[in-house]
Amino acid sequence: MAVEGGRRRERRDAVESRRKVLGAARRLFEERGVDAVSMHEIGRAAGVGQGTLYRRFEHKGALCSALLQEEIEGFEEEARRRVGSRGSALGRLKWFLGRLARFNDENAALLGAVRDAAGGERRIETHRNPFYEGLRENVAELLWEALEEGEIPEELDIECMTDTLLAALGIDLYLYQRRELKMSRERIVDSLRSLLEALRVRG
Amino acid sequence: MAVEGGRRRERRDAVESRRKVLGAARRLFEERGVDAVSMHEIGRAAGVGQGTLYRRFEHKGALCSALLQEEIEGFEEEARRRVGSRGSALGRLKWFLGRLARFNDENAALLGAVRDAAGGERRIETHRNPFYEGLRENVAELLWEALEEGEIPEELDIECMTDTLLAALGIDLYLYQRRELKMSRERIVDSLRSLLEALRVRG
DNA sequence: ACTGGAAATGGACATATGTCCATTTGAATA
DNA sequence: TATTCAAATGGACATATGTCCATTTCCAGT
Repeated sequence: MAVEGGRRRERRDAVESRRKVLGAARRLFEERGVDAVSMHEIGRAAGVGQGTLYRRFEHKGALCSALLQEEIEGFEEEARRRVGSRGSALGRLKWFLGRLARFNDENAALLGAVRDAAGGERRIETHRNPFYEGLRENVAELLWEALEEGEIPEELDIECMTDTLLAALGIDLYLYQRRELKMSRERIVDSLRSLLEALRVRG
Repeated sequence: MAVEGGRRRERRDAVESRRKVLGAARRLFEERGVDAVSMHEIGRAAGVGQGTLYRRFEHKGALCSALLQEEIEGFEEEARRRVGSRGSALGRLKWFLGRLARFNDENAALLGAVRDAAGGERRIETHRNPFYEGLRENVAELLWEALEEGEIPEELDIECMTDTLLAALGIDLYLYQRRELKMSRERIVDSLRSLLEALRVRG
């Protein structure tokens, strides 16, 4: 039988349920905002039972992640091209941070919902998921490159610094700065860029 | 009548309910962990109704904040003394970050619960609360001092950098680094200290 | 001491998430 | 085509949070 990744492919009815749920969720979220729509309501609108809904998507965060998937793939594709290009590693990192900030702005509602769903037992999922791990890999690689090329000092702890940079653009802080402190995206990104610039080892 | 802060003091029965709830919560949290205890259960153990419970504490996060209050006051008192002392501002900031990391370790369970409760409409409360605002004030003041004394470069955006440093010690990332990545507190703190050191303007 | 009325109270209720399980369905194999 | 059984399904159920409101209690002013 046709398989994928070593395990049986989804059955046709499962695929169909998934499609119906994603469609209903997209429409309801659009109409009334992510927070105002309940899982039961999504199930009802999609014409599937709760069992089906939760079998396809473990929880609301997982459903929102699935809705983000297309955007994420676009982001990752673009990042792969730019991050892998030539030129100063520090320069590429600066670009990456700007692009990530834009991603935040463009997907604030879903990112916020994904975050909200990651509490209690699921707290770890904020960081242990393919998207965060991808971000981490990109940033860490650029920092290592910058270090090898002598752009930044040897003493820095690259792994920790990677998480620090990403935390500075975490959706919670980002939305607080944007909406509560009324900071512009430019300002937030520039602050990180000047931080990196201030680290630069001068010949 | 005796007032405080311009509004009527809490009635005796209200004070008593608050005391009973906090006592019951402390005991239950101790016995079975914060996540495993429900609000209704706390009300029952405290011998008060749901109306009373929720009138005293808007939600579980607020209850946990109240339980943290004593620890927070100790932290803030110590911080006031050390932050206001003489010596290099950068040095005092390094101390502050280490102390905050210790605070995280010592209060991980309650801090985590406070965070979990801040979702959806309450997302903003993660940053708009007296504790975070206090941290922010301390770090920003130290950074401004460091800048005025020429320890760090003029180009840095102090307000943004304050949030970045605090995000690096936010409870989510902190617990991920400690528990998932198995980093020691020392390593996490040192990474931030060397970041600050790398910014230092050399004579 | 008495009293007016704001604050406090308890528990039913409304709403949300997420689980369970008896039944049905689909696709790989005979 | 017939058989088989893991996967999928729906909706009742269990459990959680948080609101509502009729009733009671406290206390400041008289």
